[in-house]
Amino acid sequence: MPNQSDDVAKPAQKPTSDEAVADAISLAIHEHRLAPGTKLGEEELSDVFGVSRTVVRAALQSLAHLHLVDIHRNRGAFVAKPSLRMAREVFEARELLEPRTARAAAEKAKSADIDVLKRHISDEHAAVEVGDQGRAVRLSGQFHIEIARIADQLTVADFIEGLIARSSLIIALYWRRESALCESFAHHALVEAIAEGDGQKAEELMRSHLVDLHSALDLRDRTAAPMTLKDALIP
Amino acid sequence: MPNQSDDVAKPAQKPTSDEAVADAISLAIHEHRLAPGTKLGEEELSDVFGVSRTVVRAALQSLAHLHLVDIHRNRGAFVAKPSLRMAREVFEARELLEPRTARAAAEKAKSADIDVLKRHISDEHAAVEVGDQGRAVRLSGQFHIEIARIADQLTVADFIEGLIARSSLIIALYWRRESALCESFAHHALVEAIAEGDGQKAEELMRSHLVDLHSALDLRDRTAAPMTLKDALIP
DNA sequence: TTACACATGATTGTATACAATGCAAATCCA
DNA sequence: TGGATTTGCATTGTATACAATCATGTGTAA
Repeated sequence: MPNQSDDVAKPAQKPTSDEAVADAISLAIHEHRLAPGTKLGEEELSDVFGVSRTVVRAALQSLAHLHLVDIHRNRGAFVAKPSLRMAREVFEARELLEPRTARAAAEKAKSADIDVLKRHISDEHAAVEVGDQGRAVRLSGQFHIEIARIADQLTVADFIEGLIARSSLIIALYWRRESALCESFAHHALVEAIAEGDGQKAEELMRSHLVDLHSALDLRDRTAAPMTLKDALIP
Repeated sequence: MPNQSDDVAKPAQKPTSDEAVADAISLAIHEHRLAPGTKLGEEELSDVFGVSRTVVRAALQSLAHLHLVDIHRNRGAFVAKPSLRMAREVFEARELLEPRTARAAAEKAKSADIDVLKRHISDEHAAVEVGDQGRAVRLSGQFHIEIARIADQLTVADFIEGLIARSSLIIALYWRRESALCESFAHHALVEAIAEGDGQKAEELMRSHLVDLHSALDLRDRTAAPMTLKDALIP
């Protein structure tokens, strides 16, 4: 099996070295092997990847544009640590953009697209079975990206891709384990609606799916109460 | 008057040199001094700005992320030339995002914000009077960015900022001179609605304003007809 | 004359060296 | 001992040198 799809289909085009580095770091962030706040030293990375600091810097700047890393002038790059506010905003933006995208996808999807989506779901399910949660989160995100791609609106798809990248970080920070509802079901229903070409239904399903996701995060504001050490430490 | 506003208020923070270069190029693009398709040679730019190619490259990559320049591997950077399709998509995205943003702005605006908006309008009007069309277009864009800032949703505001940057390019390419309706009026009405805190009205006004803008562009598909030189040249 | 191949020049991609900045530990003074 | 200051080190910011790649123009052969 020469071209089997372990991951999503490669766009066929050898990535430049800085893109390769950026992808590797991005993947590590998505799979939660790099925790938010981790320092990303240039020298260290250039040793790891066997390239010069020049290309590492390019990769880091690229990731900074996606809000996956924060670069502080003269202090270096760190894995981004989205604030509660940012977390909320990201999901609000997704709730604004993705339902309409799902509708468009339902109206434009070809049968080949449906197949791709179904394969995503089974991959996702497999990852959950194995217990590889990082991979599951990443595949779940790529499912959403795939829908945006099917909708065939590059501009909005770009936005969504960025939002999903950040969502992965947010999930790493704010996910509450109690509500471990397997979201494969929601994805499955979505694919059904898209396969039927039912735009209305796809839009609704996507909206409720995102609301579920949003509410599965612990985005309550915890910073207000403990203003002082005394308040925080003496009950 | 020490702190008079020729431009928008500076965010107070010395920009790094690559940001300075990026801003200068961006400004030139926004004011249509650099036409779409123009080659941006690294050596040439490093001479112009008196910096090394290193910082020029960083600036160009930054602009590429905003879709203001296209970078072709081993061939260099060029001022982006948005396709008809991209042009349509950008305005569709704006019509999706900005009306809701205008509503949020109306609900959150403080009196200081209103003042800023009004000053934007008068600056814009002044530029039109002088006949500095490039500056007028840029200020018009910054008016929209200011509204997004007032709405206080950084994530969406970022998207809008990028969309407006591209809009300027699109206007340079596809504006049809006949429909030179001065859009200051639309902006003025918007500020009124925002000042009154009338979110509903602001949303509607923004929507119709964007539709007007969109329809003032010549986004008809002209590529279909003249497939051959003969068809194009012999009437 | 046209088409193709090759050589040459110009431009970008990458690596490395040096300068500037920030952080932290050590020092000095009260 | 406490605090401010200085000094040293580690890291980032910038410049430059070299390698790789692409575009252009020339020459030769069909």
